[in-house]
Amino acid sequence: MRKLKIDFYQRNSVVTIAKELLGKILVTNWEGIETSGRIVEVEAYNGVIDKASHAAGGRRTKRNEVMYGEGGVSYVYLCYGIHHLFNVVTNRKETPHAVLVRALEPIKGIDVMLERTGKNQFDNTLTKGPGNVSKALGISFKLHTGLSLLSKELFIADDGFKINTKDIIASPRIGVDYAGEDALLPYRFFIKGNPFVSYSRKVM
DNA sequence: CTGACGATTCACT
DNA sequence: GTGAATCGTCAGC
Repeated sequence: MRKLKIDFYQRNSVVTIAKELLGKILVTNWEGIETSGRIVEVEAYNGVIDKASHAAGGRRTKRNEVMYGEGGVSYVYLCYGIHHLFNVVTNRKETPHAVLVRALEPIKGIDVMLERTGKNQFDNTLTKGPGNVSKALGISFKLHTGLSLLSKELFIADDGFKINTKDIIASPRIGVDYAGEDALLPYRFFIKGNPFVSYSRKVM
């Protein structure tokens, strides 16, 4: 199992990076407690030209500032006052690309995840959906946004797991209807048939 | 300073 | 299928 290097994150195509993140392992290790899961669903946010992105049209605020920095750090955002959404910032300085991790297949520390999410038993809702992913891994927007993905507390690793290209499905993103025509872009990628992939609630 | 709202989830009809 | 929860951020006054 090897940790992804900075070069992986700083390439130009956020869509390519998003696809390649499928099958990789996201690891958090806060205070000696390790939890990890295989990434099975992601969404790409293509910078200033993408109306669904927080950086649409070059919008730059205190909140999304980290997206304008170097790739390879996390961007965690609080949504609806309740949910922490975990993103990976990609590309180089001044290019606000990001990949939202929507779902994981739990690997390590499942008992800890159950405790964090307040669930009694393990099922496929544990890490299904971006809010649940952050909750299960103990990611908080206050503490962890801007944290490097090369640190020992938070990183993404490759264990050699390979996905057949035909098992990667592209579809429009979820919950971004406000983005007009950009809401239809096929920037959501997931692994076909994986039970942890969140289903599409909103019909196109 | 104030008001409106969101890259969602969950419980309930 | 519908609607509430809940609070930091942002735009506007």
